[in-house]
Amino acid sequence: MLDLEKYGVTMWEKDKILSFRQKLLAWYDENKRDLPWRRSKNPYHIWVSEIMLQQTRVDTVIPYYERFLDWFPTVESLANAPEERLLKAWEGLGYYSRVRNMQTAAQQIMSEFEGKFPSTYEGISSLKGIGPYTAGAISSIAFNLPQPAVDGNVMRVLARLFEVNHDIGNPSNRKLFQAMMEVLIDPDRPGDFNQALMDLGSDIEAPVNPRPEESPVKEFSAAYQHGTMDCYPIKAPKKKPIPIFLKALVVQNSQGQFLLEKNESEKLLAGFWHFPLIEVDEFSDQTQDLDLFSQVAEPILELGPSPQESFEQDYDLEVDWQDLRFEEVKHIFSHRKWHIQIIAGRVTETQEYADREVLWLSPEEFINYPLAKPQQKIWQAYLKRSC
DNA sequence: AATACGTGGCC
DNA sequence: TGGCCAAGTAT
Repeated sequence: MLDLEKYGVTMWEKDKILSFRQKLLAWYDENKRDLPWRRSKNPYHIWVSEIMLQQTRVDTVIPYYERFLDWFPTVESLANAPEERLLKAWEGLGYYSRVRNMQTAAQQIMSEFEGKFPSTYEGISSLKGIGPYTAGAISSIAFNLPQPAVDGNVMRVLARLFEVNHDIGNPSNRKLFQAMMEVLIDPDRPGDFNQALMDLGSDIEAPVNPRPEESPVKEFSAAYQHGTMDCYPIKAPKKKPIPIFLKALVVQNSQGQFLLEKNESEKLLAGFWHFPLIEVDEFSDQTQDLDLFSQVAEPILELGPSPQESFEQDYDLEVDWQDLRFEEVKHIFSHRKWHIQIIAGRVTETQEYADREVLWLSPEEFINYPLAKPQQKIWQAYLKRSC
C-alpha cells in the first residue's frame, strides 16, 4: 500500500470516513442526475457509456449513446460491425481509437469470455481500451465491486478535500488518488460512491466557477476550511497545439463527383475519408500567387513542384485548376492546429490506377462515409465560395 | 515519463 | 480570440 504521508496527505480517522460516506451518498440519493446509462445495470451499456464519457461531456455523449446501442445492441453485434459503420457511429465524438479498441475488446469478449462480459476486475482490465479508471467504473457500477474509479473529477475533489500538493495532470500522481480512494470508498455502495464524487466534481466542484459553499461535504474539505479552494487542484498548463499548414485539393470530375481518399494511417483520424491533403511549410501570399499562376509567373527562386503538380502525379490525374480563393479552414486538435487552404479544380483526364484507396463521391453520398470535422469544414467552406 | 489522440463549450 | 476544460488510454 502506498504511503499517503510521503505525499503529505494525512488520511482521516475511521469515524470521519464513515461520516463522509454517509453525507456524500445522502446528497447523491437526492441529487443524482437521471442519465440514460444509469437506468441500466447491463455491463455492456455501462461500458459503452464509460468509453464515450472519456474526455467528453455528458451532453455530447447522450445522443451518441442512444444511437450506438441502437446500431450495436449486443457485444456480438459490435464485434462483427464493419469498420465504416463503427467510425460512422463515433463520427464527431473524437478520440476514435476508443471505438476501434471497443471492437477489439468485443472480439476479446466473444473469444476469451464466451460472449459474456467479464465480471472480475482482472477480466475487465484485460480488455483493450479499458484502463484503471474505466475498469474501476465498470467493476463498481455494473458488478458492485469495491474498486475506485479515479477520473479528473475525483482527483479535483480529493485535491481540495485534502489540499493535495501534487499535479493532477501528471499521470504518475494518479496512484496517490487511487490509494486515497481505496480507503475512502464505501464498500457497500462502491458504484454510487464513485459516481457521487464524479457528479459533485462535474457541477458544484467544477474546475471553473465552482460553488464550494453548496458542497454537501464542505465541512470535510481542508481547502474550504482554510480558504485555499482557489489553490486546488494543482495542474500544470497545457502545451499549445503546433501549427500545421495544409492544402486541401477539392477536385471534381465531369459527373460532379469529388475525389475522396481513405486515411490509411493508424494515427490521426485513422480510417476516415478526406479530401486529399498536402502539407506545406507555411502559407504566404507569394507562394499562393505562384501556385495559382504558376504558368505565367517566373519564380525567382527554384521552388519544388507545387502542391497541384505533386497531386496530379501522385493520383494520376490531369486537373484544370480554378482560380478561386476560399476562406482558410482552421481546426484545432488537442496537439495540432491545422491551417488549411482549399484549392479547387476539375479533372480533365483520369487514369484507372491510383496507388491509394480513393473514391469519387457525389455530395449526397458523403453522409454514407465517415468524415471527420476538418473535412466537413472544408466542404462547407468550398460550398460557401461556390454559391 | 511524456506525448499522441478530437471536439465543442465557455469566458 | 485564445486558452482552458471534459467520466483516459496506449505507447
